[in-house]
Amino acid sequence: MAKIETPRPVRGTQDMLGGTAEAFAERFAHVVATFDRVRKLYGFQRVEVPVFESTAVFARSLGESTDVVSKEMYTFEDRGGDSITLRPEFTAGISRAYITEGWQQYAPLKVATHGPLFRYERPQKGRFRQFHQLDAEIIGAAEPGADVELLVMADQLLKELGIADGVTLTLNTLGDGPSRDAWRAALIAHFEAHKDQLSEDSVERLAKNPLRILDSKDPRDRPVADSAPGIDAYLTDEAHLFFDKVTSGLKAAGVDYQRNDRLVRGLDYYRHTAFEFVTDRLGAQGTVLGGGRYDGLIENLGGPATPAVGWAAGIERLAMLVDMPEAAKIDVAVIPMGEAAEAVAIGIVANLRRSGVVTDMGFRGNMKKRMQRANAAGAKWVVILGDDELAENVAIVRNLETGTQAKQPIEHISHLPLSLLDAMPLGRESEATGHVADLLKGFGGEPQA
RNA sequence: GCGGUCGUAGCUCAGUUGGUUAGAGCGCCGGUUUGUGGUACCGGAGGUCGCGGGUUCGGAUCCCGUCGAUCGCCCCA
Repeated sequence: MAKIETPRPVRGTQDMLGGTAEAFAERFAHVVATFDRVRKLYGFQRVEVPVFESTAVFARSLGESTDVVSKEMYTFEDRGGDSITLRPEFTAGISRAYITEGWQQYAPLKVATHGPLFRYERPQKGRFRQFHQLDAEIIGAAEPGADVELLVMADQLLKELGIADGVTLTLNTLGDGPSRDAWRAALIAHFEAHKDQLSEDSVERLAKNPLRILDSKDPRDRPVADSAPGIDAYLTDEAHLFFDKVTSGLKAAGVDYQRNDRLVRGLDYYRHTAFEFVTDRLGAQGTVLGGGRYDGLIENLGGPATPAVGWAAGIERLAMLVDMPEAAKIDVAVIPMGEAAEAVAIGIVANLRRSGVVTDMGFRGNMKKRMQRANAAGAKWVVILGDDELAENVAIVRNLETGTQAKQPIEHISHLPLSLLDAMPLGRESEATGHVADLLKGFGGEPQA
């Protein structure tokens, strides 16, 4: 018979197993849990939006010429002939929902979400085809206070994850529409004048996305990029005032930042505040969290003119930076010897779990094997019962840390803390049982919380 | 789409200028201990050397192709 070939995982996807030495799954979950806690502190509502949308949602909002739209989207025709795209980012879908679901009635709306996103890219360190982001948006607030609140929340998130030390907030403004247009024209003039000194890539950028030359990594571009005009001279009074309020808000909140007037955003819809939290610990992928204001986007999608600001953070990238969380341990392993004991053990295990004790029982193995597994799982106690114990209606409660053990009535297990049961003196069952019975009265016979 | 590096046991890797039967650690199974873990000792199972072709008396090793992984470019979280 021909050997069955196992389908390989799709490039750029990953499988994460919890409870292992690497335990990326745990770190991933830790990032998500921390985000969920922090966003509640700031009053951001959880929002769910579809993983796929009509292609137009992304094509219109991101800009047809951006790389994401032109070559990185997972787009397919469904059975009804509609063009569908797996979401490459959150903002477009949330904006669409804001319009189509009538969420305008809740404006200003503070929402947060997280989940998988898809981009057809070459995978590398911190970059995947299915990747995951945290996302926070404030829709319907034109005030710089919204920008500040999002930035302060991002800062707190990174601090609570314990990675703020290696990560810095870099901040810029892209100005309002008129500022941005004037700056853009000045940049094009500058780069046109020095076109012969630019790298091939940047010559191409000049035609497609001239702002991008500013943060080019190519050393040949740096002199021209560094001497290019900053936006400050082109800011309108309004745009200037807006940025001042953002920076002074950050100072008031005690959030450190670095002004980087070479920082631009890749997607077309950004205005005013643009920011990235960057690190040098992730190879070529320095940005761990990025975002900005996108006042024109919802209008571009056919909605009312609506100011909005938001950010997204790569969960994998954050997870790679956080320290390994403490491995989850079990409280007690139950070890039955023989079929009669196993039947009773199933009941003990169920009772222990119902009373909130983390309990496990192996599916097979002799006692030695089961003891080894209990130990490897980090169990603090082991409950052993076989035919001898069954005959006496007791089980052995052994403390793996101290190596002491005592027989205890089965009905006491899960109704008294194991820490009390294992403290009973050895070899004096009757006395111990009496003592336990007294304790049981004190507990009113209630299961352990 | 382009470039660098790497594919050997379940995992992490060693394998000399090409030369007998491809090794180690961890993990797994069993034993020392017929019902007691962590430490230790003993034994065992497990490999189309990614795949295909070529050079050679002989290829894990050299060459070509291919697939995959990884890092970087582009772009982006």
